[in-house]
Amino acid sequence: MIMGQNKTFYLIDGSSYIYRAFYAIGRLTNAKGMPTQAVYGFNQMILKVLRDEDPDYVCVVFDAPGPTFRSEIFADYKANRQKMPEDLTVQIPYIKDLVHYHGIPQMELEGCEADDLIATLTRWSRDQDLDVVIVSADKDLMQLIQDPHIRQWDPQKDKVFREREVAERYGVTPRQMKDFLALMGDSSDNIPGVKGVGEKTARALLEQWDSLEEIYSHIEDVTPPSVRKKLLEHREAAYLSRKLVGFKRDVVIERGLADFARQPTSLADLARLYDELDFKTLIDALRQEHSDIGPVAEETNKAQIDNRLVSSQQDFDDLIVRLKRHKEFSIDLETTSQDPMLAKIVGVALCWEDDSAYYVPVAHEGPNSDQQLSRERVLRALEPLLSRDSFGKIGQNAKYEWVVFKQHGIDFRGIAFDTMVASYLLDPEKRSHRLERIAAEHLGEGMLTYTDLTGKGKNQIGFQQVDVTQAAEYACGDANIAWRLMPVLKQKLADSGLVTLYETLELPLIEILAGMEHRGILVDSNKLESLSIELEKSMDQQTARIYELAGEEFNIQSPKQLAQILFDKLGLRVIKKTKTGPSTDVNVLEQLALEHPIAEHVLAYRSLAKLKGTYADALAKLIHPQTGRIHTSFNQTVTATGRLSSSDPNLQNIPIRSEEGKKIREAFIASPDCCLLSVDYSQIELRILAHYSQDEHLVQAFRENADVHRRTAAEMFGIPPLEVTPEMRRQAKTINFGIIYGMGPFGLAQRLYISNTMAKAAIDRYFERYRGVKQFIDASIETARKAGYTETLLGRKRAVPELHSRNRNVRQQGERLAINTPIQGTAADLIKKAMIDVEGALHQARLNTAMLLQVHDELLFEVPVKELDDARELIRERMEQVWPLSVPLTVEMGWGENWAEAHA
DNA sequence: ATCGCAACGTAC
DNA sequence: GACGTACGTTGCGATC
Repeated sequence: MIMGQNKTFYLIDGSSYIYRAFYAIGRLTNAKGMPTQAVYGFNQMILKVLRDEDPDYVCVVFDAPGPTFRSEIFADYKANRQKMPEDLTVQIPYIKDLVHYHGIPQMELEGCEADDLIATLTRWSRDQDLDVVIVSADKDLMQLIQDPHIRQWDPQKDKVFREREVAERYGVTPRQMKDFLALMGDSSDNIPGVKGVGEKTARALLEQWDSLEEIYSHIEDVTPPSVRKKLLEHREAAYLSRKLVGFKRDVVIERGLADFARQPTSLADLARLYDELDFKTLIDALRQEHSDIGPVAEETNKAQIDNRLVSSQQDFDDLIVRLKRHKEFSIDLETTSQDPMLAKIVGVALCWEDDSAYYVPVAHEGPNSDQQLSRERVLRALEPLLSRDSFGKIGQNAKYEWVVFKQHGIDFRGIAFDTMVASYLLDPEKRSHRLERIAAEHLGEGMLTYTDLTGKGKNQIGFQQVDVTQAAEYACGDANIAWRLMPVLKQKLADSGLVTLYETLELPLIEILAGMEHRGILVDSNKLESLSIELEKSMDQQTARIYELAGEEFNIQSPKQLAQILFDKLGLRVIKKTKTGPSTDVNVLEQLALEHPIAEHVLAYRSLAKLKGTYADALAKLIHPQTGRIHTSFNQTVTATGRLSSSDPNLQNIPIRSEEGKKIREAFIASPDCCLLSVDYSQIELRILAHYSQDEHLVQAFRENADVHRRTAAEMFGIPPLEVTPEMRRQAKTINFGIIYGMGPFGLAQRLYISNTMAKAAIDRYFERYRGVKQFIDASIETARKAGYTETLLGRKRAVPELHSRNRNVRQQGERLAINTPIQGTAADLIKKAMIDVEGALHQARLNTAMLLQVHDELLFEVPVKELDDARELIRERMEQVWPLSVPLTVEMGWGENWAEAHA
């Protein structure tokens, strides 16, 4: 195969596809009655090229209007071609826009047809050693396929023509194609050809003689005589025809290769065009692929607002006076770091009206930074407004501002609206809730982005280096957008019935999370360090043994190299495959361990490496230099179900199950005179399932505070609970969790190492004993299917479009989401409310107990030892009474010097 | 050097 | 293809 070594240039025959699309598809119009089928068909072709081929270089080529050399040498060229129908003409500008929005260069040149440009560009590309794909269904172009680096492809029929395929289809070589066409003529272009000679005769002639010249120089040998006669009669027409079907190849290409590189798709523009033409399925598809396309905006232009730079004391005093007259304003801080614990304030943007915003630079160092007020002075003047609830603050991710202000000694109170959180509640599955995206979706406006100002990669500069004037424009834009988004988002929250959830749960939670992040958790860095050294030693031992067993050294951490050793060199069985090769995951290695000792050493190595790399070493790096504590980030706008997530570092996945892993937990310690108190909800998801399903057995089990897994085992095996063995209980536990996740027979079989048949029987048996659960599952799916979304106890919503998919797998995925989301999401709702209630009660009781972490069903507190009893009582009360369910909610508590002890 | 993806593994 | 929700590390190939 010769193709594929070089970069490839895709030359798309635009003109021919315009016609094909127009005539191939029946009449299609948008709501306003404008014909759209050519645009639609053209778009399908483009999508196919982009998706299937992902071209390096690409150009769509169109005929230029007006005469060409062909009409000069033959007045009747295309004379019988009708003028382009009006219905098609109106679609042309849309097609050209479409091509542009797809990021594809386009070209047309006066006096040239598309074919001439394609011929020229083909030669031009070959001169630069590019492979060429001519995207066309036109046989005229096949004369260009004269070397193995050129092929023609029709994306609609997905047919590729190389030399061989041309010969197969037409019985002539590409080189002969021109003569072939000249003999045949073409009535659609009014190319005369040799009258009376059609495809068959032409092929027969060219099979015998190589070219037109050859034919005529052997004209006396041509048989039958009738053909000879026709050839002689129309000799001139034949040669003229050949000129007409040939191409101009000397068009001057005034571009460089870079001009033909594919550009990024302009998603917003494309969506707008689809919208205008009512290509609804295309918009949906676009959304599926790029979740950050909002509804289509009328205009994506930036709003013009009056940005006012506040650099004098007088202007600033004036600003404060005016600000005080308003009871709500939006605020956006510009700082030196994305990490609020390290960030220093560089400037403050404020906005309280639609058409203007203010920027107060306080610590710029770059261009135009000669006139600015001091940070200290500005913050002290703003403090009374910032710390008072009566001034409502609007922000995008106000938690960030809270922590930054706290680091600057200011209590930031009265968060009245957070655009990021609002956007999240409206659609929790959006990939991004950045302000740019929210603005595009809900205001239809574009914005300056952070990286527009600071750049990225190694050339990135700190915000303090940004030109003050530019910074003002950017920061004012942010503050203004947040301000103007508030009423829009408020309305949408109201329309979706999300106001209570927003105001009573998510908004109050912001300050609590901010407090937890700012407080951090104390970590024993010495402990982490000695653990790391210990782990390293153990890893070295395993490494040596693994190399010995493998007979060579390799990178154990590379699944690819490991697979090569295990399966190629040692010849072990391939048990499971990944997309890229044989799998080497835990399940596989555990099975292989029965056959070869290397597997258990790899397993040991893996778990040691995980502990060292992901925990011991990584956590040590994130200890804050001043506080000696780890300040995770609790993300409120990430998960599809309403849970929080934690990052930098993720403190929600600290090991607990293995003995080795627990050592990591031992490094999380209490402050002096305090202990860590861990409080976790017992079986909260199963209790929620009991509450929702009202299943007789499940409800009863929880009301009697029984061991629910034991009960399930007893029900399943039809024996008294006391006779349940640990193995039976384990299996029942797996089923209980499986139900919550919507697990099928296959999944259960995998987990329990039993047959599919057995698993199926087990599930059937479960549903037989737990009728209410079965009904709940069916009803959940049905409700979600009808409503289009599923909902939690406190009214959190998640769309489940999968339930309407024609694809069975996707639909089943939707069914699992419809089961799991209300359960997982309700648990998330409840613990969030518990956090708010507990925080309020601790404050009320004047206790100094501080909430440090949330791990989905667990809250971790730092408690002064002398208030431990009070705190325990208060916390238990608030958590267990968080919401009245039809089964009791109970918590389990533990405390100690470190997190491992607290959990015991 | 930087980015993005795959594979893997930790938690609830 | 088959069990829900996350985040982070390493390797590795592509890209700049």
